[in-house]
Amino acid sequence: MREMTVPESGPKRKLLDIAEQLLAVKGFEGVSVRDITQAAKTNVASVNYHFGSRDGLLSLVMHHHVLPLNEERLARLETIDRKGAGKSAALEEIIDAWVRPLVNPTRHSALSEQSFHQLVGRIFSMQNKDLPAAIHDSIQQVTNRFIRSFAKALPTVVPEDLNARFHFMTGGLIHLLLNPPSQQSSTIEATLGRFIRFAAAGLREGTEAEAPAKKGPQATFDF
Amino acid sequence: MREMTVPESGPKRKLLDIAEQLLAVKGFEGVSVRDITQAAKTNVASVNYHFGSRDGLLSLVMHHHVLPLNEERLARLETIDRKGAGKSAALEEIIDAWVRPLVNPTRHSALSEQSFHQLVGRIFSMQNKDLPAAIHDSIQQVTNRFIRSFAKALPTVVPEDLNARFHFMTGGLIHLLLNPPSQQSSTIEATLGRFIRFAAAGLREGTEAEAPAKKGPQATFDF
DNA sequence: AAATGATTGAATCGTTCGTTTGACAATTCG
DNA sequence: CGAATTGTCAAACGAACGATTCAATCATTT
Repeated sequence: MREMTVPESGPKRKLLDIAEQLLAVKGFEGVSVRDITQAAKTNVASVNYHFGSRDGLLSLVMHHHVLPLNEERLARLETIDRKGAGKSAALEEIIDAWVRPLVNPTRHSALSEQSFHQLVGRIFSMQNKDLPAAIHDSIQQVTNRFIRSFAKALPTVVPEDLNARFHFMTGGLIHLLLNPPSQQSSTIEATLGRFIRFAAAGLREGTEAEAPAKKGPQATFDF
Repeated sequence: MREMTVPESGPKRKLLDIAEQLLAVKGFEGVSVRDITQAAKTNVASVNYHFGSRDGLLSLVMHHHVLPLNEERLARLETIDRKGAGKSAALEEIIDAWVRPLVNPTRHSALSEQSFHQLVGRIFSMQNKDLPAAIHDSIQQVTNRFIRSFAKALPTVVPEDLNARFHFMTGGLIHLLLNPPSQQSSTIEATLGRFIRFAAAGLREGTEAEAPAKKGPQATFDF
């Protein structure tokens, strides 16, 4: 039967890797079929031959990143939920599950860390209308799942506030991915910790003394 | 002496207004000279005749927005500083001065509120290399001025933390401008208030009685 | 060796892009 | 008035784009 997977090597794989790299550097509208085929040292027709069209190739690249990222996000969230079964999860842990998969490169790409951040930032900053419907739906589903968890961890924050704060946080994350701090100024991990603390404080705003003292032991997190 | 200003009416003014509108809707790379001239009911050559080039026109549009916005930001900041002379300004007031000029449309454009937000969001989300140097420098200058004020208002936050938090906040602002909440769900003013409270809590993190020293999962290398 | 299917290389199509040109009208000014 | 400047317009330029075609080539299987 027809095999939709991509071989470990060969021209098809090369086109995907090159397209991935160029998409990260030049953006969706900035990369042309000729850019890709020249860098891959193939002919212009190869993209249309292997992927049907330019959009087919670029969509495939985005799928290859977004779907694993969404799975990773959900997996981490479920781990947290399972661990603190019944109890609502610690806010910082939920934020970590939301952010870290986009910051720690997956094994699904051969990109440098910086290019990975750029690519992921570009994808998640796209307006919904510019994203393939399947990708958009996948993201939306994971987003809703996380909002539910945040609501559980922040029961005193009304939905309207929570939704707004969640989007503020996500905007900060995207901006962080697209404008990485100079590497010599800070390690990624330190920046990630700063972001989580920033977002947690923002999400918690107004809930009691803003100190997590009320919810029992809470002895879990270090940044 | 020669006057570089643009007349109140006439084809030059019309091209600027149309370009402004299209730039907001379609983005820098999405708007063509033919789009502009067709909408303005002139001929293709008029852009190059009046503005030298496409970039000349679009840069002028950006200048016309960014410079007044920067002035407004600084003016509000100085007002705050003067009012609480000696005392460090209230954090929420500094954030307000940073955010509100980008949310409340200036008199310098005839754009709808939504288009104004899109345009400003697009400009301020541009990478430095894509912005005209003059605009970039102007923004950088104002940014540094604000960071100094934030540092004064948050003396216990070390510069590295403060800088990171400032960029998280700004990322949230840009994301807010580019992805406006549906109008029926919330008024602009309510969203602005939510943002300011969110950002203030994030910027303040750790400066109050709360001292969340915690240890955590830290599952860094799972692949 | 012959057959088969995958892949290439080269040429070309139709479009769109920013910019340029040169003819023409309108306005300004000596 | 007439010459000079200023503005407008249709037309065209050269380049780049995504896509398509088709014979030639390569690798693998029969």
